[in-house]
Amino acid sequence: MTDTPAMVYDANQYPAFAVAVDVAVFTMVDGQLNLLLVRRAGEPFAGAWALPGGFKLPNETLDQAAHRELHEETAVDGSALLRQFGAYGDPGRDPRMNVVTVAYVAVVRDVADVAAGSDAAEAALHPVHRIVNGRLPLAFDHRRIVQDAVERIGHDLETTGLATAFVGPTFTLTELREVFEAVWQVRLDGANFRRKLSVDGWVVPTGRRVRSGAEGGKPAELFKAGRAWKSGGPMRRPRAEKAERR
Amino acid sequence: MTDTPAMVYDANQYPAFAVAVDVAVFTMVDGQLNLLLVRRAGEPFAGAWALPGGFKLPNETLDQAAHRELHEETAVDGSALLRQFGAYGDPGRDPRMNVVTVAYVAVVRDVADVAAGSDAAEAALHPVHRIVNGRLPLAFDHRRIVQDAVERIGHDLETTGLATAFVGPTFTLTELREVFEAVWQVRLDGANFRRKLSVDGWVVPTGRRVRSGAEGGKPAELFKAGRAWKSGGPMRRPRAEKAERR
DNA sequence: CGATGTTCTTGTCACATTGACCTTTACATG
DNA sequence: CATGTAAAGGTCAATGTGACAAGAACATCG
Repeated sequence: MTDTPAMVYDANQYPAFAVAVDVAVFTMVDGQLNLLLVRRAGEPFAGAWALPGGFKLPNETLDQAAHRELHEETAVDGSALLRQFGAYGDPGRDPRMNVVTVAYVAVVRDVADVAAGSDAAEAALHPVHRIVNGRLPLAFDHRRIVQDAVERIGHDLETTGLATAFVGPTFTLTELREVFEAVWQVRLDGANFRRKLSVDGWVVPTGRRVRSGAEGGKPAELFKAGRAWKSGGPMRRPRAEKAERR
Repeated sequence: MTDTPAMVYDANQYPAFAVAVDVAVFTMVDGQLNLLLVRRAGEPFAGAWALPGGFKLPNETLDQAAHRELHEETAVDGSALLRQFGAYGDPGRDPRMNVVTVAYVAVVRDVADVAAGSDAAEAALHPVHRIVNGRLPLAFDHRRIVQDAVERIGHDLETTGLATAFVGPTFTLTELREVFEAVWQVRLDGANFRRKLSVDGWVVPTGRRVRSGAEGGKPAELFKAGRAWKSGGPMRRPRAEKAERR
């Protein structure tokens, strides 16, 4: 059942699959991790929420397919940081045919970017925890894909500068800290977080301050990302701690 | 170009691909990181070295396909730790047809396991550095896949108990340290390595000692892996250091 | 306006971790 | 028995970490 010389040139001997790409787009909505979903127009799973995605074309790379599908269905800018994190090909995962899908993760900073879709019937943000715990059912095996995607961004927070993709070009330290807290499901000491970030060029102050919120408090300083994010993240994930909900 | 309701049930509308799995099997050969390769029997790239792998069947999962192909071509035990790390689908990467391959990484402890192949014409271990620097050319885009695989195991050394897969059920601390040094291309202080591993249940002494080698020296203590490896690795990769060859 | 609450910001201190280095132990070889 | 080698154990300064206290700068309410 594996390749032998005799059958090498006969493409029909190999089982045919459709290859798709799916993209998990994350963003922060007031301290909570949210995911961009589209409502499926046709069968199967018509009307169900699903990850934006579609089929790969023969003359494009997987990365290009992910960018294209993301733009077509959600109008998210193609320059978004897209990273591949897994392939899914269980038999029967698509009732129509054999489909192997390659999953990507993306992080966007602004909700306005993702509002308008073009191809999909509807696109909206949903809190990730509702998907993970099954409250919001997804089409196909997309719930498992989302679980893996969350683990992936949690990991990239440690090893890449992914955290800065969640916040805008200028941000407060609390804003940035909430990214780590939301994704890792931990509480971080604000003072220690500041101390660590204020050395080695993680953040550089802009001099400006944000106006204080409706709840009062000292206005937070505005920073922009330094060069240190190019080669990893500032924080190690606290592994020993038990996941605590907020 | 994306799925619309009208074409949902017509499978022929979607471009057909062959889906393959390739496995990068690593092992340590006297302090050096080695990779298991098979020599291709048929065209294209007949006679060239390549990663063991083959085409996925419709009724098996990707993981099952990886296990099956690995066993068929190299007789490596199916219980080997197989982890998916990437999908490759650039147009033209296979001259015959559109092939998307899902790549796996595996780590085995003993060279004896990988010696005999059944399906492939020939299987042999090769030093990884010869592949990475291009001295040993590989078929298809397998060199790039190997590069990604090396990065992956280097990463898993930090976050998983992968290091214990390189060594046997019982090992010396030097043996284990050489795994980190070979994969990360760094030098680690033996004394500090021992200090870190000897707490928190990373290694538990067996009481036995290995006979000293031909070069003399104090006989090393034999350890077995503790429970701590279940949730990560003991060492952080020294990122600041420049990669130094040995 | 002043009291109160909230958030951001700075500071302190004990403790753990780290990297570098040195010394001792236990073998092999000539 | 002298010498070489590798493992094992110990020391010390520097750095990083977690926990916590205190001050600064706002908002709102009475």
